[in-house]
Amino acid sequence: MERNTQQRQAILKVFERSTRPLKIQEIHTAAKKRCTGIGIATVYRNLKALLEDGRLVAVDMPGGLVLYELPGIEHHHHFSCNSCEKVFDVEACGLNLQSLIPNGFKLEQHEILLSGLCDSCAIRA
Amino acid sequence: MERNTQQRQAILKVFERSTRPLKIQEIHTAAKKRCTGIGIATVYRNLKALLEDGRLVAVDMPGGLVLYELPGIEHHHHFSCNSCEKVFDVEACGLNLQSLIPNGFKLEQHEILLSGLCDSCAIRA
DNA sequence: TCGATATTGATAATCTATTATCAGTAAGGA
DNA sequence: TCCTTACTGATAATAGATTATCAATATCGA
Repeated sequence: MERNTQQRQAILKVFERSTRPLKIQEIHTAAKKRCTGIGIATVYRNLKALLEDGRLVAVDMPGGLVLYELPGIEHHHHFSCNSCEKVFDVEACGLNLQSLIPNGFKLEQHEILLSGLCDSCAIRA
Repeated sequence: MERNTQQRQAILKVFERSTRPLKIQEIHTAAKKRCTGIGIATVYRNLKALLEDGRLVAVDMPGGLVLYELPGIEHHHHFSCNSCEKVFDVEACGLNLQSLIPNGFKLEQHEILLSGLCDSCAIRA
């Protein structure tokens, strides 16, 4: 039987308050503010369980970085800041990508990875 | 002074004959056909040197997979087959991606990752 | 052809991210 | 409140990819 622990509550709260996908370390750091002493292993364990339950989704970035965010957000893509390294959600594309691929290929999914400077970093540049 | 070894020649030939970006293991396997006994360390060493020389470019895929291809190909994107796992080059986009990002953000690069079934796998499905 | 040395093959070492272990703790039904 | 046991924190273990080591080899200028 699943228990509603302080640690799990803290982790879920982090996502509820976030407007962008987060990496493990960010989740751990933010969760510690609500639940001092929470261990990294607990973060890993809960993320895995929440993923399996479909209560979180993973975003695989180039380089092997894995980010997590709440599901249910409609189709969207990601923007990675080259300066602060944060990743942001950007709105859906309304693009005809099928036209790009060769004949005979079957398009099933697509992911658009934008990068550059986020608003905070662009101001400082 | 750089030497033109059989191993380096074999590795470069592999790329000249390939129409898609390759991963380390594929490069190693293909190079062995031209240079029996070539070691994986030699493949890593040469790829690193060729990258630094700008004679190859790296393609970072989600999940941490790194692929290599010859540079100079004009702006293009990638299609990953969900069945055979191979990655293919696809033609450039002529898309207005700037319109997707929030105000204040500065777009510098973009990568479009398509996935589905390649022609070979689509036929079998 | 000879010799200096860049390069190689085999594999040990390293690195980093994730998972397993295990004794102690705390959630929540009875 | 008590008791069962899911969960936790600390950290050891693991796994997979890349790099370092080092004696042996092969390149290529002289």
